[in-house]
Amino acid sequence: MDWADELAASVDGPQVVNDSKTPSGTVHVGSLRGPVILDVITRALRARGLPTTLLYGVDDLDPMDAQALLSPDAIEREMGRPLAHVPDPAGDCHASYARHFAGIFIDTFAGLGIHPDRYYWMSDIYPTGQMDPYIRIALDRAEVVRDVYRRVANVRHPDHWLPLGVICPDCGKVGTTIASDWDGETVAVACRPDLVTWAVGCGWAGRVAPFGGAAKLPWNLEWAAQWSLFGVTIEPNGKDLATAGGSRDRSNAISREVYDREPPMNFPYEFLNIGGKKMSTSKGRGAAAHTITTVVPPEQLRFLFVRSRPESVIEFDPEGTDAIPRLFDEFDRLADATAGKEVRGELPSGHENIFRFSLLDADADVAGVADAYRPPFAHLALLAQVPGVDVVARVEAEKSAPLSGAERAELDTRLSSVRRWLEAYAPERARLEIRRDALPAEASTLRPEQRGFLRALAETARADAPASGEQWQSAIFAVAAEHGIDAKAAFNAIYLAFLGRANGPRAGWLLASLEHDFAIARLDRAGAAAEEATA
RNA sequence: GGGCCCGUAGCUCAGCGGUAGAGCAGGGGACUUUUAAUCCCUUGGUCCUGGGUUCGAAUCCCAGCGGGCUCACCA
Repeated sequence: MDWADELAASVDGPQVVNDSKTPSGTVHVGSLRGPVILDVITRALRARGLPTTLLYGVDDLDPMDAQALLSPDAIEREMGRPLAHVPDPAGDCHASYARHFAGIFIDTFAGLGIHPDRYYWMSDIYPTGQMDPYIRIALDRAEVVRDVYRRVANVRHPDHWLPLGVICPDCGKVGTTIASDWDGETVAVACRPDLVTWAVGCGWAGRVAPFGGAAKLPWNLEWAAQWSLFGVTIEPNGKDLATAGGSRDRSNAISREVYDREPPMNFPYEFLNIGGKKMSTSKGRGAAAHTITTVVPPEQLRFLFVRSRPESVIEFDPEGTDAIPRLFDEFDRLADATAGKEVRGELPSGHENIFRFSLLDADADVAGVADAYRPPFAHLALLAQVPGVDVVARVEAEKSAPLSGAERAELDTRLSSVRRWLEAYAPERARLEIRRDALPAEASTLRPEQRGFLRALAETARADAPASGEQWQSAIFAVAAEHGIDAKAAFNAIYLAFLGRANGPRAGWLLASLEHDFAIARLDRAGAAAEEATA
């Protein structure tokens, strides 16, 4: 993990890091990779002592082109209008469709320790007139723009075509208008029913002065204009934009040839795939960004993105796998290594950086944070499934010391992750189920001495009912010793009798969580001879 | 059709010119109270294929093959 420092080392002077997003709908987890990379780059630049500004923009004047979240009657009316002018489909707290979806996405940033110095909304920027000079230049140099499209992207626009998206004064759509005949103050506009397939224009025609928010630049020009307006020096982007003749190429050329400015340093990054496929919230593959944070806490989510090289696809498949527990385990391993503890196995290069950049607080005392006690995820997943267990007490016993405030908070975070994981993602083998209805078929594999042990344990418990997990646990060890079978076989017998599996959570607490009569009856039943038990 | 990325152990990946690595999974063992914990040991690779450069290639170059994303409409 040296990419951020290498990037930081390759530049000098003040830096402006920028990214922007079109809020056309629910944003999935993969889209958080960009903001995390942006933040890590910013931290690396600042660590080098370079004054750095982090900007994050919302391109909310872009036309609405996704109808999935609109009601049928809204489709005809809203498709093609600027996202900032489309009503919030949830009809709740936000001023617009764009504010709703961008808001949900952006709200996750702070929770991830990402704190842009400034958020900007293009629907706010245009009305101020700040974009007007760039609109004017684009119109004056329309010939150059058309040439760039032709040369770089092999897109041939008609000679009268102007790089401008006027918001129709009549129907308010921006995706359906075509502008021509720039006279230095106004353009001729036609709102066409058939300009694009996904939206229908109203047919209005007339002249418009395209300033102060009456019009927007097409995306490739808007991007280049943002670079000039904000003085952007570094702008990473997803690899979808990085293709030859794609958005970045066009905007780079426009920046140079139309706005006379060298474009910012590029830094393409790959996506996050689910099961070898691109995430797609519309296809039900992959979780929405704001949902995944309920099961993968912020530090682990940052870790997921930070530990991989940006140019590598990340394969992440949390459904029915132990991908999430492993993510925690690896995080904990790097934490231990950073704290100077012995860890097993090799460490990835730059592992201290990986850990540091995974932390929410850029100025955290890294060594101190790393040293905290972190209960293993899989272990918590067991504890959480046994009723009546005092998880905090168990974890403190394992740490052999009381938890600090931060450790206690971390435990709570992990417990809530664990519960969400068990609900929504965990594989069957991670779930415990007490076989209440009948003796599990697997219990037929019990050996005679194990059956004897179970009967004896039932007898002991009947005579003197264990009142706690502790007492059950003692009874198990004591009876096992009397019977001359080792602890492993004893536990194995209990797990088979109650869970139908060879292992499980601490058996004493498991038994203590059950009704006393049921526990004893089951012990007797499982302890009965094989032929009886299967009868 | 064009572009980019990736193909290394069952899975996820590191290594990116000098004797093939890690985690997890699998196998074996230790453990009278953390029993899916912890500790020890261990199986497992034509490093996608074929050429080339080199004293030496998983690593660099070329060509294939496979996978993914993307552009050629808009953003």
